[in-house]
Amino acid sequence: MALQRDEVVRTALRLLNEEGIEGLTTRRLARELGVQSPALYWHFKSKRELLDLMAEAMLAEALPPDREPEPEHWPEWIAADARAKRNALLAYRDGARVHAGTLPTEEELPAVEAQLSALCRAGLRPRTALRLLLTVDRYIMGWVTEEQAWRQDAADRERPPFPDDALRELPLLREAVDVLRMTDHDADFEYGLRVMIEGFRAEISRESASSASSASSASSVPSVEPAESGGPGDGLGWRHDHP
Amino acid sequence: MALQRDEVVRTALRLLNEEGIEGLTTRRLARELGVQSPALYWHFKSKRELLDLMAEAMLAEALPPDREPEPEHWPEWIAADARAKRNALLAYRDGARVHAGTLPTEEELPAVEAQLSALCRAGLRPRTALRLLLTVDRYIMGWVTEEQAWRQDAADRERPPFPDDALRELPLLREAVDVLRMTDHDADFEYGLRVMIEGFRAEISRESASSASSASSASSVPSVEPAESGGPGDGLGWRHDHP
DNA sequence: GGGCCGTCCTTATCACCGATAAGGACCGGC
DNA sequence: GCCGGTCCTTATCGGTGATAAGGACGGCCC
Repeated sequence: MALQRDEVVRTALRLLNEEGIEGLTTRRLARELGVQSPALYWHFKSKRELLDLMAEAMLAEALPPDREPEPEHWPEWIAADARAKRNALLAYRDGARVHAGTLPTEEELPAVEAQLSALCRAGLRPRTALRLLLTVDRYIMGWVTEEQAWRQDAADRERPPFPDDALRELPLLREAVDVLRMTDHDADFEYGLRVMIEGFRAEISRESASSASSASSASSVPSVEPAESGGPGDGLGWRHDHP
Repeated sequence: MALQRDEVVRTALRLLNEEGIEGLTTRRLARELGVQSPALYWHFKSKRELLDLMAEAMLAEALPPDREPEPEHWPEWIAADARAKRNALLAYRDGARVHAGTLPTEEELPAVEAQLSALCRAGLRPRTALRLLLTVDRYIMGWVTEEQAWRQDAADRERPPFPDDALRELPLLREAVDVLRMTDHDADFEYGLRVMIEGFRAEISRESASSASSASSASSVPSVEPAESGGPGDGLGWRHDHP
């Protein structure tokens, strides 16, 4: 029986977990499949394409199937999806790096549309809804990327990331690093997620409130251009850009 | 005159901007310096070490020098630092990927300590303060990583990321993608940043309000089980961690 | 039956990568 | 005048993603 694309992807994912992304080479993968490495190029036009399919498979197996997101419960499903995505990425070694830079598949687009639609029915403009999704998604990506990087080199190097004597004069940081060392990352991730969603909740009520009165300046902060070179002492410098 | 570590790092950063991280090879860099590639290994024990120094230099040249963060203005300097870091990473092609996985230098630690200290004086427990910094930082990393990845393959492939006919039935997404295509990413980044900080503002007032009545039980956030398979309809699943 | 075409894989090879070994040139100090 | 450290060269290693060219095998059509 000939090799199946699907089988290759599954084997690649297993190999990813065993060897990490550095060990996932075309030769190694081919060996695992009992085949010579150029055979892979009959099934995939490049390694990048294989990685894309791996990323897609990673998310597909952990993300819940299509359900209709209910506008009134958006904080719940935003949070649930965020956890599911983080878990999906964590389920494979270097999962975040494999997924990074991937474009959403066409099959994933309707789900995004449904989410946008629900958020709009909850009172956001489409652009704001997209920003919400983007913000949460990039938080997840950044989080898991660092989490996995940290986990990795905590595994292969035995030396602690910071020698104790470097922290002698820095008590808060010492406590913080202790947290980093032994905290359960789940709780830390949850914390940031919760805070973000609470921020959005406030934002939504403000946006839907202001949409009635329409006069733009809901800004509680003076409008300043984003700091070009980050001059210290700038004001917060953002404006609320709804019309 | 012999090669200087500093000169190598500067040249590497220039080369990074011209060629991207894929084109930054030891041979190419050596050629740029008028030298044979093994000469670099006299100055750096590995390419990883060079990348670490590049990451450090990237941030050093754009981050404001040490200033004392004032507790009462934490939203301002958190936002300013976030913008500065994003700008620093954006200033070099693939800057986020170069920086990813880097541990903070010992010289950077006192600045972090000062930030933690200010946040604590603003009413947070050390662990919460660290979580705030982590949340913002990982948002930045995720954001810039995606931003640069998107920018990159928008450059080398001419085909639009989503063909128009794929979006025919998805009006909100179409509008959203239009946003992605032509929005100024600054404003989108700012939006998420602002929402996060507003969330933290609420969190701080809640935490400091509760700290009066609480006997500092260091009550860590009750570890919420992340949704295993993301069962739809789960509650948010978090509780506010003040008693 | 014989030729042909598409499928799926092999062998051989390319250009390049990070890294190491071994040694040569230069220079100041003893 | 030689020695040791500094900084670099040449040669080479084992590995990478990728391509070219062709062989084996099956089904299909004349």
